Amino acid sequence: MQYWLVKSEPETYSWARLVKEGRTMWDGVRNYQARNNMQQMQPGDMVLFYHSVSEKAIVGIAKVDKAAYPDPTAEEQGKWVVVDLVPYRDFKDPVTLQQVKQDQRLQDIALLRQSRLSVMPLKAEEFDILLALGN
DNA sequence: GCCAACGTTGGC
DNA sequence: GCCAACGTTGGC
Repeated sequence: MQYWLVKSEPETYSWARLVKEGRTMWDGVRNYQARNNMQQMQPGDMVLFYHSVSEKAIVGIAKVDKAAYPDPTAEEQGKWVVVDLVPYRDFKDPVTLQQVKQDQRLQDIALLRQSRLSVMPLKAEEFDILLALGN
């Protein structure tokens, strides 16, 4: 089991919408590093859902439901991939970027180190810490 | 709205 | 292969 974090602007695709729809194909990723991360995802992996830009907080946990397959929305077929995500749990208390920055144990996570990466791995310890913060 | 960080493109 | 120009992301 691996742990991940994905980012989305809530105005583009929100956690609430994922909860409502019950499943989504995580498409549109056009960054090699993010794609490489998605290719490592396996069904059952936990995925923290971060709202960027307007909210800047982790708001819930999704699960990988289907491993990487070709992104049908890509112009260049076979170059990019999607995974299917399903909602798993809400964060009772969204964990803000501020909180992450202030936690000494979380200083190495990609969310801080590589602010533009939209799909990133998390260490199990980091996932546990964030889970505890989010209740 | 601005700008830093970063990725991509294209001329040389 | 280098690097300037440009585009995008995302925090502030």
